[in-house]
Amino acid sequence: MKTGTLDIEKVEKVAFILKAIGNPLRIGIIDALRVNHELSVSEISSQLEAEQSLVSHNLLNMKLKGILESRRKGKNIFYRLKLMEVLKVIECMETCNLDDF
Amino acid sequence: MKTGTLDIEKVEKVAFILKAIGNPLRIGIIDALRVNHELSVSEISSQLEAEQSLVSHNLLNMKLKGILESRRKGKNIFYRLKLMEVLKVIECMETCNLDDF
DNA sequence: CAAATATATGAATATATGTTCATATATTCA
DNA sequence: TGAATATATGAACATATATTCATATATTTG
Repeated sequence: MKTGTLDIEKVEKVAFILKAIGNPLRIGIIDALRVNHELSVSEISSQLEAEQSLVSHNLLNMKLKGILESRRKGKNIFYRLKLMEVLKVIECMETCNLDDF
Repeated sequence: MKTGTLDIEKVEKVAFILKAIGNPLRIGIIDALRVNHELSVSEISSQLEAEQSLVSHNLLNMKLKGILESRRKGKNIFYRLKLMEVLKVIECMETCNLDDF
């Protein structure tokens, strides 16, 4: 596959990232981490009103893909953004008017 | 599900859009349409070196989702961007340095 | 050490997605 | 009208994804 301005590698990376975050729960997680910088799994679970296990799966998924990182602090594991570029995407979308979409 | 700054509806929309474009071929298509404004199916097929049918499926897919629109001109059908917001995302990602990702 | 708490793990499953192929449809033009 | 060209369609299939559930692991604290 060829492209317009972006080289293949970049297209692949961009697609990989957008696909990785293109899910309501994961957008919600990123949005939460955008505001709070660092949150534990249970904090995210309760904030987003989502199952612990589901949140954990998604956090690990994004960590595996290099989008998040984590550290343990006692019984908790705190996650935070690693790939700050996703912030730009979220903020970019946040400013969009998607009312008639 | 609750969120940080974004309301649920917006989170859903953003996720929907990112998921809809989060694919190498589709990013390639959008990138091509970003540069060329309007392209026929066969032009896209040859530019991206992808199967006609595959391209068609993806174009219709994005059209169905409100991201692209099309018009017929003779034997050709020309597609162009409809949801300009996706441009922002692509351009945003384009400026990112993803070398060490 | 045992109980409590927080998180991870993995199986199971339903559903979605990407892709190919063969074929249908629409349009032009000789 | 019939051949050529452009695009759409739909079946079939493999693979990926989202979600739930039960359970394992790690850590703290009594």
